[in-house]
Amino acid sequence: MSKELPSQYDPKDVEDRIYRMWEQSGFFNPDVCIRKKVTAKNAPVFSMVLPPPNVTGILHLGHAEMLAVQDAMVRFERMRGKRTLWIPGTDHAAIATQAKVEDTLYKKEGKTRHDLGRTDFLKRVEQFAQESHDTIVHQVKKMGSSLDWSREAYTLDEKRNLAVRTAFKQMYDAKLIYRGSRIVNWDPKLKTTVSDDEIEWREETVPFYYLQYGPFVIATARPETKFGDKYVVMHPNDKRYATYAHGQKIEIEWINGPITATIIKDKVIDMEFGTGVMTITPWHDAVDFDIAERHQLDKEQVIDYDGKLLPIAGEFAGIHIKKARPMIVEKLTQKGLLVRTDAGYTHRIATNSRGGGVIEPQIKMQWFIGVNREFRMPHSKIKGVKKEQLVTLKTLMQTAVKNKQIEIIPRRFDKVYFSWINNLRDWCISRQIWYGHRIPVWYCKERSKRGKCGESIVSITDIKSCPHCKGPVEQDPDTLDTWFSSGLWTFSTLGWPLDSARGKPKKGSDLATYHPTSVLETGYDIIFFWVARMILMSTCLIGEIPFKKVYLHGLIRDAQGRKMSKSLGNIIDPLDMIGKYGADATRLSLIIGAAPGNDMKLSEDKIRGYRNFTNKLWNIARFILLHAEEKNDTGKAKFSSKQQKQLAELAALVKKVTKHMDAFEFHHAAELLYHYTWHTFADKIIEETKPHLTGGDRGERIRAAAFLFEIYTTLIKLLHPFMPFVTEEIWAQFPTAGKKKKRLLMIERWPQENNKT
RNA sequence: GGGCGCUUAGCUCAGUGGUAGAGCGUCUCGUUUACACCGAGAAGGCCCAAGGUUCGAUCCCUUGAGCGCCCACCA
Repeated sequence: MSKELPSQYDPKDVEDRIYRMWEQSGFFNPDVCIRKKVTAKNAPVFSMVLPPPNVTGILHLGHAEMLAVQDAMVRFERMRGKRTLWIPGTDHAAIATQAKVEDTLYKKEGKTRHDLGRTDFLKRVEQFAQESHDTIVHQVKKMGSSLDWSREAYTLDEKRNLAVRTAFKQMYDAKLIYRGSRIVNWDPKLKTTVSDDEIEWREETVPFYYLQYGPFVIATARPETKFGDKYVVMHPNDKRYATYAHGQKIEIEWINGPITATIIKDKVIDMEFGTGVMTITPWHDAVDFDIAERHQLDKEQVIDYDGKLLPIAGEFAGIHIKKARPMIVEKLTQKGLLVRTDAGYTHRIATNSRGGGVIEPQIKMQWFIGVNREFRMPHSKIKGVKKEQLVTLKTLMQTAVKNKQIEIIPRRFDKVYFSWINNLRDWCISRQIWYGHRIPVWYCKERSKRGKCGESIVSITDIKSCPHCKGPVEQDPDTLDTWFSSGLWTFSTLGWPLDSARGKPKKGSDLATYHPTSVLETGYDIIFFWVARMILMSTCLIGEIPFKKVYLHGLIRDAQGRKMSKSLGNIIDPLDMIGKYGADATRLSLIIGAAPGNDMKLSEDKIRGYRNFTNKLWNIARFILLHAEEKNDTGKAKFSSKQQKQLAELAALVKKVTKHMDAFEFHHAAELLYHYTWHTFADKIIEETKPHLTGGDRGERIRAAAFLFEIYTTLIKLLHPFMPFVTEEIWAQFPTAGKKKKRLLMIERWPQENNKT
C-alpha cells in the first residue's frame, strides 16, 4: 500500500475529501460525540463562538488566522476528551452591508435605495448577504475548521431577532434603554447615525481662520458652523477677560448682521490656546453641546441632515457646507471680520469607518443605552455582584475583569479595556438604515377622547394596535446597531431566551451546558466593538460573564506592514494560498511566529516553507509505512535503553506542547513540534535507526520499526490540531492495530505525558 | 496630551538572567531505494543607545532615540 503513496503530498487531492469525512462523522457536534461514546457524558466542557465574519464579502488572512488558532484550540480540547463545542455564524454588519449594496445598485443601475423602496431594497441586501454567506462558509470549511454546523447562527435570523427584542425590552424596562435628543455622529452620506467607536479620524490640513467677534478674536477651522454662535466662552480665571461677567450681553456685528452675544464662563476653556476665547455651536459639536447643557443655553441647528445650510445661514441657506465655506470666508473678509488666516493647520476630522462620509455632529432624537444608569441586578453569577445589588453597566463591565472572572490575554490589554470604559458615553443604538433588526417599538398614532394617547410600546412580538387606546400604531422606522445583536452572541447562539426561564437556563439546555463559553478568541482591534459589548450584554441580561478568557491575536499585515482591509483593497484571499500550498501550510504559517497580541507580516515564502514541512511529514510517513509490515507481527517490543531514552524525550515534548497549549502559546507548541519532527525525529532518530531496519536480526528490525512507529503516531496526534488534513490522511494510511476498527484521528486521544502515547 | 507595543542574522519574525533561534535568502558539497517541497555543512548578529541591579543582562530597572498603534472635547 505504501508504494502507492506519491512522493509529493498533494493537498488538493485530500482536503475536500477529508473535510467531508469529518462532517459526515458528525464529530464536530458534541452531542454526536457523546452518543457515539467518543466523549463522556460528564466530561469537562470546552465551548467557544466563532467571531461571526461580516457578510460583506470574502474572508481575508485575518479571518484565516482566527480560524487557524481557534481550530487548533478546539481540536486539542476535543482530543483531550472534552465536550467540545465551537459555534459558527455570520454577522449582518448592517451599515457596511447596506452601504455595499447601495453602492453596487448605484453603480450598476443608477438607482438609490429609495428608488426601490424598503421592501425591495431589503430583498437585494438579503440576496447579497446570502451569496456572501455561502462564500464565507465555503472558505471557512476550506480552512478545515471543525465547527458544529448544526448550530450555525446568523446575527439577523429569527432566533437572534427574538433575542434582540427580548434584550431590548428587558433593558428598556430596567430603564437602561431610553429615547432622547442628544448629540450624535451623523453621516450625511449614508444618512444614519453611527456610534463613537465606529468613527475613524483622519488628519487634514486646512486653513484656520481668526475672526473678529465683537471685542474678541475667535479661531475656527469651520466657519460654516458659526451662524448660530451667540455665546462666547472664556475661562473664569482668565485675567484678560476679567472685566466681562458671566451672563453679560454684548452687541456685535456678525456674518449676517448684528447679533446679541452672551458671555459664558466655563473651565473647559484652555487659556493657553489661541486667544483663550471661543464661540460655541452646540448643535454641531460635542464639546459645545456639553457646555450648552451645563449652562442651559439655546441650541440651534445650522446644517441639515444632507449637509446643507439651513435658513439661519441667511443668503447661504440651501448651499452644501463644502461649497459654502469659501463663500462665507469671502464675505467675512469683505466685512472686515477676518483678522488673519493660518494656512497649515492640521486637525482631525471624523469619518464613518463603515464606508461612509464625513461625520457631522447633529442633535437628534435617538435610542441610547445609558451606561451610567443604576439598576438592580435581578440575578447574578458574577463575582462581586450580588442579587438585587445596585449597579451600572459600567461597573458591571469593570467588575467582571477586575475580579479576574474574565482574564484577558495578553494582560496588557486590560488597560485598554478599562480606559475605554472610563471614557464611555451612552451608546447610541439606533440607525437610520434599513438593513438590520427593527427597533421593537411602536408609537400610537391615535388621539383618544381624552386627548392625545401617543404611547410608545416596546414589544417582543409585533403589535397591530395600541394596547391603551386601541388606536393604530406605527413602528419605529429605525434599525439597531449591529453590535447590539453581536453583543448577545455568546448566549443568543445557545438558545437564549427560549432556553431560559426566570433568569435561569433550563436544565440540560445548551445555555446551561455551554455558557459561559470557555474562551473568546479574536483580534485586539475589536475589543471595544465586540468584546466589551458582549461583557456588557451578558452581565446585564443574564447576570453571567460571556466567556472566561479572552485571547487576543495580532493583526496580519501586508508586506508593507499595512492593515489588511476592504477599503485599502490589499486583502489576500486565503483560498489562493490554500490552493497553492494547502490549508495545513497556510494554517501553520499563521500560527508559528505569531505571538499573542502582536501583529505579523505574512509573506508567501513563509507559507511555502510550511508547505515543505507538510511534505516532509508526508514522506516520513511513507518511509515508516515501508517498514510497517515488520511491526505488524510484533507483540510487545522491548526497546533498547537508547530508544527508551528517546521515548522519554518524546514524553517531555508531549508535556511541553501540552503546557504551551494550555497557556495559549500556540506558536511555541507548533514551533517545538516543527523542530522536533524535522530536526530530531527525521534528521537524527530516523537516520540512526535506518541500519537497524535493514540489518541485524529479525527482533532488532521489528523493534526498530515499532520504535519509529511509536514516535510517529504520537507526533501525528500532536500535530493534528495545527495541520489536521495531512495528519488525518496519514492516519488513514496507517495499518490498524489488531481487529479494532480505526477511528478518525480527530477523535483520538491526545497523548499522555507520562506513559508512551 | 495620555497609554501601549516594537527595535534580535540580508528579509520577516520567535525567544531566554548564564557559549544566541526559526522560515526564506546566500555559499560549499551530495544522482545513499522516505522526501531536491531533500540531505550534510558553512557564512552571517557589540540582541537600538546610555546608565543601573547582578558573580553574570539581549532578557530585569531607569533614561533617551527611532518607528508604529490606540485613546483623548484643545475651539
